[in-house]
Order: sequence, then structure tokens, then C-alpha cells
Amino acid sequence: MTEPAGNPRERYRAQVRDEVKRHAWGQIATAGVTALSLNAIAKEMGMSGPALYRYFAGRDELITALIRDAYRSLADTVRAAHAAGTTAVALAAVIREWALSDPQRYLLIYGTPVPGYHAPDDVTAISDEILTVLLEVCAGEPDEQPKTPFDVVLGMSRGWADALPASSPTVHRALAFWTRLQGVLSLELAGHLTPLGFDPGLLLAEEVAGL
Amino acid sequence: MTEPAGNPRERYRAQVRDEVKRHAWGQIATAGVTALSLNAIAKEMGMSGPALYRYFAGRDELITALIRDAYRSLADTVRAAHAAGTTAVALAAVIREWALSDPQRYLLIYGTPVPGYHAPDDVTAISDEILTVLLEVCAGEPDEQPKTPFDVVLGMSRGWADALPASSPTVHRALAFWTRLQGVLSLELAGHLTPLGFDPGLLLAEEVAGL
DNA sequence: CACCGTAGTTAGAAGCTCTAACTTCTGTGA
DNA sequence: TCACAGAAGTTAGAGCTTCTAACTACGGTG
Repeated sequence: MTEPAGNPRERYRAQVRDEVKRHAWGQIATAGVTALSLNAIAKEMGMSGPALYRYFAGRDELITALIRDAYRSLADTVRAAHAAGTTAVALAAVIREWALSDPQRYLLIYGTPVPGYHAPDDVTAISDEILTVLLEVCAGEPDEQPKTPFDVVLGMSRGWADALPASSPTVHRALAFWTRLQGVLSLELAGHLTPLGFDPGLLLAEEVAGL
Repeated sequence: MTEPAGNPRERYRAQVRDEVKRHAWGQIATAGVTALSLNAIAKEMGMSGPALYRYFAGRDELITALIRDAYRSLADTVRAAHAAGTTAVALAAVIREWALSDPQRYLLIYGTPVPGYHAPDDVTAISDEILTVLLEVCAGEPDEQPKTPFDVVLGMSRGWADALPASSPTVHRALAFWTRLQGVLSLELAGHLTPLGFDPGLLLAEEVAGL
């Protein structure tokens, strides 16, 4: 993205790291994360295996970098849509397009997690960023009162949204938006909706419209 | 489950296959599918690597068998609940409990798919079985009329539900039930809801109740 | 009782991640 | 301009994986 400090060594380093990641995305798109091979990437780049360890401490660090980039891309997409003054329905469509444009990128974030894995703080920060935008898109009247039992629970302890100026119905709407979206997307991208023969985009639109 | 034909050779075979699968589930539960190792299973069972190839053609066939068992288990759970006359809300809770009792088993079915993979016919049949029960649980008046634009689309070509006697609002309800459930579950099991600090079961109940 | 097929063995090819030791190149300071 | 420190890349190899091939040993059936 931005040019790193003038140091030419550093620039070259960043360039190679980017090229490694490009090849990695290529492999992931065609065969999934499990098939990601440092060796194969090195071969594609015309250098021999262990050379890549100058740039990434190991396979896990490369994957973490890819996850970070995926989150960053989604967060930027969501922010851009919000800045352009989107509705919830339109935002859902935008996120769906983002996911469909590279399913494995979506699945890297929201697919099966590795049991032991804990995302580093800067990654969870991007995740929070996304949820915060969601909250703003779903905001209603500032002094909205709780309407359902779950609203009341959210009002008592809203966890992550404690610091944010959002009524509990707003938080509820944002959560429902998020889970309904993920429901359609995760099933669609895993291919579980294909045999049912309808357009998931239509279902998604109505699911989100009904908030 | 059922005793296979008396042939003692066959019985022994089935027994060993089951033991292999038990060890496989153990590994999957603690480290995920990617960590599943035929070699390690063989070692645990006190025999040497290639011996397992008498029982499973390879890693992929073992995983397929596990996926089949997982589907079977979910289908049985859903059928049992339906037979006991469950409501949609209660069914959602039952499925959630099933998923929470072994997250990796759920994720094996609904998590990140391997790009090239196509499930064998008998597995997709079980998947259909589950959806059919869902349709019955979500059934309303038989002569219900379409209520939303998506209902109309479903009425024109309902794909898989063509042969089934369900009104399009019923199909719509079943699909919404399914996607909302998957939305909460996939986020919860992947740990994306944990930092938000609320009980996903409550959200799920209200999401499903609102159908 | 002999035999055929199955269950298991070891050896080994090809691939992976990752470490260690070595060489070669290059940007920088004297 | 030259010397040198450190970065980039190399090969070798340990230890893991899946999976094939060839061989031995056992056990149910004719």
C-alpha cells in the first residue's frame, strides 16, 4: 500500500513479502489454505525453499499475514460503503460481493478456525472496526427503548459495545444483521445452497430488510 | 450401529474401521481436520502406518466417512426432535447443543470446504433428509399464499422442494430458519462472538422465534 | 489338511516444514 | 575507493507426512 521508509533494503523486503503473498493467494484460491505450501511458492518464485524463511518466520506467520490482509480488505470495503451513505440492505449486498469475489479470502476469516489459534491484537482490532461501522449503519433513534428480552440483556452488559453510544435495540439489530449475513454467506460459499436452486442474494436482501 | 452380516472377517473389519474413526475424531476434536494423521492413528492403535490402507483408501476416504457419520448424527438428532413434536425454537436449541457438544464435527460439515471436493450422493441424500424435516417443522397452512417477492420466486421454481408439498412461505421460513441458525452457530463456533460477551443462545432463540 | 485371501509387516519414493551451516552479494562508513 | 557487517540466498539434512510395492504370516473354507 504505502511506500515503506526509504531504506532500499526495506523496500525490497516489502516487495518480496508482497510477491510471496500474491502467490499464496493464488494457491489458496485454487486449493484452499490447507494446500498452501511455502516450498511451492518458493519454486514459483524461482528460489529454493528455505529462502522464504527470511521473509516469514513460518507457514503460520504467512497465514496470519494473509488473514490480516483479508480483514483489512473487508474493513476498507465496509468503511467505503458506509462513507458513501449505504443502507443495511445495500451494505449486505456489498459484503456479499466482496465474499463472492474471493470465497477463500472470506473463508480464511470466517471459515473453520484452527483450534489453538489466537489472532494477534491488531487483527482483532480490525474486526472491532468492522463491527463498529455495522453499529453505525444499524443505528436508529438515540433514545430507543429495549423491545425484547434479549434487548434487556444487552442493555445490562453489552460487552464490546459498552463504550459505544448505541441503544440496545441498535446493538440487537447489528448482531442480527451480522449473523443473518454470515448465515447466508457461509452456506452459500460452502456450496450448501447451490443444489436448492435459488438466488441467495434475494434471500439475503429480505433477511436484512426485515430488521 | 447395526451388526453387519455374520461373516466374522467382515465383523472384524467393521470393528477396526470404527476404532480408526474413534481415534480420528479424537484428533479432530483437539487439533482440527488439518491435523488428522493416518500415521499417528496407526501408532495409537499399535500398528504401523500403511496397515490402515487396508481399511481406508486414503486420508480423503477416511474424512469422507467421518463427514458421513457427522451428517448421519445430525440427521438423527433432528429427526428425533421432530418425532417428539418440537417447535422451531426448540429445534434450533437442539441443533445448537449438538454443534456445541463437538464443534469440529459441526465444522467438518459446515466449515470451510476443500475447493475441489464433491460429496458422494449418499451424503447429499442425508443433507436433503435434514432439510425435509426442517420443511415439516416450518410448515404452516397448506394453502398459504406468497407474501414477499422472494416467496413468488420460490413459487415459480423451488428447486429441491419441487416434489414436496410445501407452500412457498413455508419454504421461505425453512430457509430463513436454516440460514439464521447457521449464522449464529458459525460465528459462535469460530469464536467470533466470544469477545462480544453475550449468550448466543438467546440471540438464536429470538432470531428463530421471529419467523 | 491344503490353500487362498486377508492382515499385517518393512522399505522406500516424494512431498512437506523448518534448522544449520555456508557462500555471495551489497549498502554503508572510514 | 576500499573494507566490512549484515542481509539474501544456497545446499544438506532431520523429522514429519501420505501412499505404493513387495513380502510374510495367519485363519476360515472347501
